[in-house]
Amino acid sequence: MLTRELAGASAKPLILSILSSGESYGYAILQRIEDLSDGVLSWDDSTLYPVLHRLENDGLLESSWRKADNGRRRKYYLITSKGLKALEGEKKQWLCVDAILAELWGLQPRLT
Amino acid sequence: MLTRELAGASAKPLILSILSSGESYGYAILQRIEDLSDGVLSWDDSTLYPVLHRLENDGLLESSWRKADNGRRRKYYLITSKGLKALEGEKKQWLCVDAILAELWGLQPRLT
DNA sequence: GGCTCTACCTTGATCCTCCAGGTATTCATT
DNA sequence: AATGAATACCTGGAGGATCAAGGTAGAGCC
Repeated sequence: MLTRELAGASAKPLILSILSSGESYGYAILQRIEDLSDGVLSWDDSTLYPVLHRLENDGLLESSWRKADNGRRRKYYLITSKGLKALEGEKKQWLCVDAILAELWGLQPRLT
Repeated sequence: MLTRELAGASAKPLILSILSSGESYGYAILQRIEDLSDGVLSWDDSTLYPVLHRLENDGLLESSWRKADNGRRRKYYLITSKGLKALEGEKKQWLCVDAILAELWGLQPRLT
């Protein structure tokens, strides 16, 4: 598992990134993250939900309860334009820090 | 400036990385980080010192007061073998998260 | 003396993660 | 029809973290 700090830093960009390619809901986001990381990142759901609530409260996401084909109630989250802008900011910051660490570690810089 | 979360996540790997190439002291570490990031990351010293204390407390660093040529007292920090191991772990975790974000963002994977 | 730079530290407010609980529905198995 | 697993959401409280705002102190310059 990740350290508490890295989990905190990656939560927002990860969630916003996932939602930037289409709406989704809590449980599916958890699984998506688990898949993407081959099981390395496995968040507790009690970690995810408060983050979703906070992002919605900050106007970066919008939610709506809907009923899925399987009959279950789900709370779907959609990224807002404010959320897209925030994602750009998060991305910029991440790449900035990443570039510094990469230099310290002697890794090649990313080609953009 | 960085978000609180990203600052937190990058603090440990940044400090350990800087100290892995030789001992240093608080004030110089602050300047090194400022230099490396071209001023983008500018930590408050009240952020750095508690981190140094924590890392020392965890056995990742060792410190010693010494007098510099300019006559000032400085607290020099040296990374321990436990600290070097911790750095490896931090690095691994960072690269893992970075790889996931890079994929989501359509960036090229790092060549290692 | 007064100012700036160097150099370190602590306290308190505030925020965040995460463990440990809880609720509820669907579906498959016994 | 009862049990269990998977799906799907939520909250409270403990513990940890940053960070602003304060403090101490010596060196060098005018």
